[in-house]
Amino acid sequence: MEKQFFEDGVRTRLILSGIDELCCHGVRDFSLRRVAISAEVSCAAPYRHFKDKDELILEIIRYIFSKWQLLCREIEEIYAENPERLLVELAAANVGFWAANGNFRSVLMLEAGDDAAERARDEMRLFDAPIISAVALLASARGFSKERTSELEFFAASLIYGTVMLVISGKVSGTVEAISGLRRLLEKEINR
Amino acid sequence: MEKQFFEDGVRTRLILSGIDELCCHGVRDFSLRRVAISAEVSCAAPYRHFKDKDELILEIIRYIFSKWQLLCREIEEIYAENPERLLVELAAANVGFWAANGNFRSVLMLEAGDDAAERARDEMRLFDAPIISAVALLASARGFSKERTSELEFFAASLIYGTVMLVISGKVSGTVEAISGLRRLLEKEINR
DNA sequence: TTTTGCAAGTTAACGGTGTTAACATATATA
DNA sequence: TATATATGTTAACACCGTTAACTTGCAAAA
Repeated sequence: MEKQFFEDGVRTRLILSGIDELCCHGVRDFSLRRVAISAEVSCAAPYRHFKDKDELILEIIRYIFSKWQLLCREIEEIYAENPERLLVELAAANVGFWAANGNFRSVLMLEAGDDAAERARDEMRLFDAPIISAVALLASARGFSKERTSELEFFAASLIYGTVMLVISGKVSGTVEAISGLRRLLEKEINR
Repeated sequence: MEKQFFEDGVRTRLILSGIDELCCHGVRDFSLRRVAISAEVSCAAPYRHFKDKDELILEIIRYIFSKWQLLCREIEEIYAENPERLLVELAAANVGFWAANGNFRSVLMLEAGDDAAERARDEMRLFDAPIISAVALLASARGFSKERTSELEFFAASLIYGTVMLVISGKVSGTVEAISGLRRLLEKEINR
């Protein structure tokens, strides 16, 4: 029997119900009481496991980010010996990941001033880590200059983040087209 | 005497206090009662002017976007006869605008599912309109192909949006550096 | 001028929310 | 066996969005 990511308990049920709540009502209308009820527990019970509402949200963010990191690591393994494709596929997968799951989108939308976002700063910082390391790999394989490397870093991070946001906020209708557009631009920039 | 953007009245005071509230507490902890008190009016008074809380937020969004459009139009006038610089300066100004005013940032952070965001869809759609029209100007001046044009469109929109988000969420420390990086990338892409 | 109607303010109340205090209970440890 | 801690409960608090019912002042109609 494999070890589960989650042990079975109230804490787990709260997090899972919290993800549902995030999916259905978004961050702004996230109700801790509803989560408690949905987890079949009293309204005060969450406070035995989390300091406050924002800490539950933070835990959800951590969970989502761990899933995202798993995806990134998978891709890193698959394209380990092909840095160009690694970067491109990483970019495509990122857009796909955040665009696909509606319940995950809220995470990226937290405000900078938000308490939960503030406490999740460390997790958030990891957001572009896979991209940056992929760029580093590619740069050393191709012998890019330091300047060219940092330029590509900014290019990739900004373009990927921007595409994610464009897709999430509905400003670009087709996710598939956006991803293929991103692919093309990235490949062109790598091989210029 | 010039006509003011705002006439003097309770409605105006509510919007202005609302902007403060947005600045201090963000969208998630936006309290209509606090806004009413801050505008020196009873807690039910806002309902004489706005259907509900989200409609006040929507009005604030409209106000902020109108300021943003004013900025864009200024730049469009200044660089009317130089499409390349128009696009570049538009991009730089956009990043600067959203990065500078902390109280405006919340607007971009509204979730797609948010009621206020849903109602503000029309305003939001204008977000990349100046960029797209600048690209169109540049494309006709340079005789770009339709494909090249739409590629540049996506490139510019995504890169600008991404940079804004990177700066806002604090993933890039220096706004100035981000803007100059954006400038360089954009110029390079235009003249490739 | 008087009357009438409406716009825009008020207070008071409703149900829902985050959070805490006080209490209960089971389980692990001494 | 006694006790301490972890984890659940209920009840209460203050705050929030929203609405209903009431007041009031002003502008138009009579």
